[in-house]
Amino acid sequence: MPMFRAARGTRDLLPPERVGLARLERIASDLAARYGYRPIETPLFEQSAVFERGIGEVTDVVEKELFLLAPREEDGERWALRPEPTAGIVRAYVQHGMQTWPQPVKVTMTGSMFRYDRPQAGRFRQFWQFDVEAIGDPGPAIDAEIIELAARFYRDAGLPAVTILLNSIGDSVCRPAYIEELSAYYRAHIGDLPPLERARLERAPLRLLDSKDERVIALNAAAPQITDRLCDACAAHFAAVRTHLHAVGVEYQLEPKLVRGLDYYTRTAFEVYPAGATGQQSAIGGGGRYDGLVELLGGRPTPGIGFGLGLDRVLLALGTAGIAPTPEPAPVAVVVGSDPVDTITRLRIATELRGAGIVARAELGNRKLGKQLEAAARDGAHFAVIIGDELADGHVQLRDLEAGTQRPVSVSSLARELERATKSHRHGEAKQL
RNA sequence: GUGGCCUUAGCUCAACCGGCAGAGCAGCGGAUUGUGGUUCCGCAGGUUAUGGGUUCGACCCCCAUAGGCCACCCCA
Repeated sequence: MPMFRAARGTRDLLPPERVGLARLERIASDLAARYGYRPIETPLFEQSAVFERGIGEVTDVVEKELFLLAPREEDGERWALRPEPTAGIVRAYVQHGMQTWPQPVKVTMTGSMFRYDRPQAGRFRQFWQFDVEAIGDPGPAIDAEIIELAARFYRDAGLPAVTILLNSIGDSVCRPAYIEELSAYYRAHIGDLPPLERARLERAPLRLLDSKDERVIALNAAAPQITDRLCDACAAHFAAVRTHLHAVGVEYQLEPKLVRGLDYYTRTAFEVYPAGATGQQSAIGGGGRYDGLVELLGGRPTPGIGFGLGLDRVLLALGTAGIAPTPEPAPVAVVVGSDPVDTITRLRIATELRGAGIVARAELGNRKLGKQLEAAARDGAHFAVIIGDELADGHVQLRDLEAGTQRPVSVSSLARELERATKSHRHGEAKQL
């Protein structure tokens, strides 16, 4: 057993996996830029009150999943690693007076989030999320734009089919009355509720809607639905979101039982699942409107909407869908030399090639030539530069590792020759496809 | 946080009823020292997750701990 190992719920992303994540990060940042979202970065941790106030004291995320940091001083501030990006970004919006910026403020952030759950496949204590937030626009067009952005991300990432679940969960005008009506409904059938669900009824009645208990599912068939109880303003907003979504060709599925785990959501709420499976820890994205959050964190009343997606889970979904990650670009040249000690020449030539923009990996060990070529071939290199006796009159061998042919090339023209060879090599590949 | 299943080499897995821990892959080296992915040979890699217990004897049975996984909870 190793003396140390990565902490529970965390893991090392080794090169193949990290490369996949980097690819998703690139897709995400390209996408966000095209929609006019600019990068922002908030600290990995905040005063825990930011999350407690923002996300809600009685949510699972705050109650049992907050990754708390022990204060060093007796009366020190209480900190927590961020479990989601929105609260921190809204805190920054308020702190820096972004309400004086042109509205809406559209920002994007990609990075690690932390939740102190019990780990499982696809559920980690540290995970990677891509997030966009548009603060200062009441919608509904921006709601549709963000959902369309979300849909496009999965397409760009190569995930063929995803299911977007959409709902409106009302606002402070209509939701309290709905919750009251829903609670009353459950109380009227309290005899049919298992003890666990009875306890939840008092604390988070909305949660009963997505219960997996069969008796509750049966009850839910006749339960009042939020979408039938929206106030006029919320109903009009919801209808308009859907009209806009239709206009930009985004397909979605209405899910009146969709409730989100964070208190700050209002009106538009949505979640994304890989085609087929829903439930468990398979959600690969989610978001919604949070019109009260800015005020809650000390700012002026300001509407906002955001979307976050789990890059880990997208990677996982790509894997289970059997979609191969794009291969790493092959190095075009590996410098090998028969002289076991002439690392100076190898380094010099490799440096020169890299300066010319060529991917060059130098063999700096003293393995014999055969081993070096073997390693280069296995590495997927297309060409090898062989340094040998010809160096005396300024030449090296340029070997095509796939064709198995080689010819002497002067060191001074090596970069040029390689560039030309690489180009024709790519043409050859294109023809093969 | 609750319940259950699992843990043997870097990876995937063997090892009869409790009786000497093995293979494939990956890694490294060699096959008469300037030419490669195949092939052949070899080397290295283990306190059987960790700590206790039972036993003449434990990879195997029992307990605890850690980690992983599944379900719940909940989300990304």
